[in-house]
Amino acid sequence: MARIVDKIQKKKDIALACKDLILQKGLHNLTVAQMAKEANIGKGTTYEYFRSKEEIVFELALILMQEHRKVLEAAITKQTTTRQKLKEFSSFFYTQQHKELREIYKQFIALSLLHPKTEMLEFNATSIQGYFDWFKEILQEGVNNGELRPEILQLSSGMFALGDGLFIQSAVTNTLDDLQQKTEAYIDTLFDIMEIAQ
Amino acid sequence: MARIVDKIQKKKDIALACKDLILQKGLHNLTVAQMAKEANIGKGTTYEYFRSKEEIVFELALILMQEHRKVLEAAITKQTTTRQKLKEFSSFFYTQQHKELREIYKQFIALSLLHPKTEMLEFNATSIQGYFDWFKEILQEGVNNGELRPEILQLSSGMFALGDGLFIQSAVTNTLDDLQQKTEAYIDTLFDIMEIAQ
Amino acid sequence: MARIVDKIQKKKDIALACKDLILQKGLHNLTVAQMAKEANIGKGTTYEYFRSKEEIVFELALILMQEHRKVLEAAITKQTTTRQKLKEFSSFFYTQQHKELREIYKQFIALSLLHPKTEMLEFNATSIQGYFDWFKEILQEGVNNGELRPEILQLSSGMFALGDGLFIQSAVTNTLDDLQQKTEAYIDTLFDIMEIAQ
Amino acid sequence: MARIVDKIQKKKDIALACKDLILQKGLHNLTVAQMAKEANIGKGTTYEYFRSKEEIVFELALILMQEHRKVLEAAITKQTTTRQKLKEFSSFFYTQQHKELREIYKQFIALSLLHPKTEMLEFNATSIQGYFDWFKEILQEGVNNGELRPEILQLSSGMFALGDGLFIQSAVTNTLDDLQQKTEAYIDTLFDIMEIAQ
DNA sequence: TATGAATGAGCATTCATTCAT
DNA sequence: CATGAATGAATGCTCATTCAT
Repeated sequence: MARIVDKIQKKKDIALACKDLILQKGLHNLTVAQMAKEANIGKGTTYEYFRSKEEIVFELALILMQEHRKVLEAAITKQTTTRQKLKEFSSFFYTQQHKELREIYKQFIALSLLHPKTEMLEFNATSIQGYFDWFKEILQEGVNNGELRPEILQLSSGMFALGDGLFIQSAVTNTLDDLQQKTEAYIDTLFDIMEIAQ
Repeated sequence: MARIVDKIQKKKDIALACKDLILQKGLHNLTVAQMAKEANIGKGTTYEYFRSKEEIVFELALILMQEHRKVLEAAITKQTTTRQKLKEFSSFFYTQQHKELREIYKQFIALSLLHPKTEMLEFNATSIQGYFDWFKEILQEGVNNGELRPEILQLSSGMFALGDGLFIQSAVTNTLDDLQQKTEAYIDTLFDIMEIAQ
Repeated sequence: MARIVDKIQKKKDIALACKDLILQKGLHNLTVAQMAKEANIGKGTTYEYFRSKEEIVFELALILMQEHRKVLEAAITKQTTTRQKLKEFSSFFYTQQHKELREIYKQFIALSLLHPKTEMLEFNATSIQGYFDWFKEILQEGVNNGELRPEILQLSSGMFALGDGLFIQSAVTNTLDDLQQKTEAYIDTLFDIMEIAQ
Repeated sequence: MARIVDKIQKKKDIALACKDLILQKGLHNLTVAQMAKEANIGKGTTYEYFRSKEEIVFELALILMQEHRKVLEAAITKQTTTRQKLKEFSSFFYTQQHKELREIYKQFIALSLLHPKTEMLEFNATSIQGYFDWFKEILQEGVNNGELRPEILQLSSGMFALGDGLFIQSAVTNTLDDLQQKTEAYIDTLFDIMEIAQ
């Protein structure tokens, strides 16, 4: 048992050791040799823990997502209105705090579009679904509270996708400037319409 | 004197000749040799018309976009309501008809995320901006007509991004099924709210 | 006849038009396209006048050598002592004035060592022999004058080669500094010994 | 643990394995693939031991120079007079025995003239300086012995360069025939003059 | 005579992965 | 468990030369 735990832990350690490198240079600009060196292990050892170079990013993404989830949960709990909760939720796409995970996310999207392998697509599907379920929960709560008109639930897919859309558009055009402004303006406008006067 | 060649036309011809290959295998899985062969020209000739391998896809994208634009313009003109116009506009993301351009678009996004080169980012920015301006025009008309509440203009960025967002999400999770349904549902819901009763 | 003369002249013109380009970048860093452009002719036209890219340098070398010969002859004639004449002769290897021809010479040596083609080797042999004959003549005169001990004639090959030797050594080690000083010191020392007191 | 390999020795082995190929065809006519095959290693392995294709020739030159140095030292020691020592020294330029190193030397000169890269120029400078220091030592000894007039030291640069000069001249004109005769005649003539009667 | 469109051989280097130790 | 030596597939681009016009 101990050995297995060790192995799991070491896998995490290796992925985490490569974090900065991956974030800075991007997986495709990295060699296994560099990553192994960064993690203070031999090149061959990498393959004792990961089946491929890409799997290291998977592991790292998993770790960062778990972290992000915790942080996000705490932050959202603190918010009282649904409007604020959604803004907090969307902050993933622009705050400095989530820059790292965002960078990984970009790499995931790119790799998934370029080499659509089942493994990765499933990973994405699960991750996105997880976030989406959460997103819907927040909206549902808002409706249940009497805070929002129920029609908003029909917009949930769209609202959820919007973050990705703005994010990708800004990434592929190198104009990340007003992402926050745009996102929040959208939420505000929509909520101004959809909120039920109390 | 030397042979006279319509360089501009030949450039198009070459790009078009490579279309199927690019759509099937993706630029990054293609060699210049393969493309040259497909276009029945020598490898070196490629570089008489394109400065780099990537430029071939640029040309192709340009051609397909111009085509798409024409088709879309015609289709949109036929629609009488803004709601229908926007649905037509969004059809890019799911109809069989635009599959080819969509495939190119995916490749552009992936490459831009992976190797953000100025050249490509600028190309993206111009293309996206062009479509966005058009999108806003349609909305503006709807407002001018007295068809829509003016607040909808504040949602334009978000609405425009939404298509991309849903598209990317479905692409990276391999679930393109209900893209049309989701998109149209969103538009319908929003318009039900934003339309001014006549 | 006129046509032939024209052709000869145009050949010279082309070579001369490429002079600066060849001297600056070296033949191997130049494309035929660049040279043709520089000479304001079509790429194909180059091959109406020269059988190969390398032949352009031949032509240029020939022109510059003829020029150099004239200049050198005039300069040597002005000198009264053999010692001074030889110094003048050697000046080819270091004065600013002959830099251009020297640059060509270097390229000739390199190409000859790398691709020893009969054509080029013969060209070299003729050129070098021409200069050597002249060199010996100068020495012979000095002996005939009673200025020098006749044994010096036995050193002629060596003395003549010395210039090349120092030149090459400095070129391949990037230390051209004291070439003049070294060369003149050698001549002075030797002449101090070999001159007959008058 | 991984295989243990004497990297230094293997580097030598690879360079030596390529010796004949390099001497026959010249570095610039060789592909890395050919050399790797000749050395019975994979193409990639080459780059485990050498940073570039050129570095292989550097290594080879170093090995041959060390060998040459030993042989030359032994041969020179056997000679009693400075005249004989210098003839032995000069034998590099014409004896069959040193043909291989001479071939490498030619390639070095050509490449240095054509693509003067710091790395190579420095290598040349060090090598040539090493031989020149040795050359001067021999002359100095001759002077110290009372064998030679001290003025000869002032001719050292020139005498040393002369070998190169004759060598290059013969190489670029394809007339290596009387190199030995010319060189020895020069030495004899000069020594007849510069030797102090005992 | 003049042109320039067309050509395709040629090549160093990188790097993920394997496997002998 | 750990290693790192060995591997070889994979590829965009240049450019001298030809030849149809």
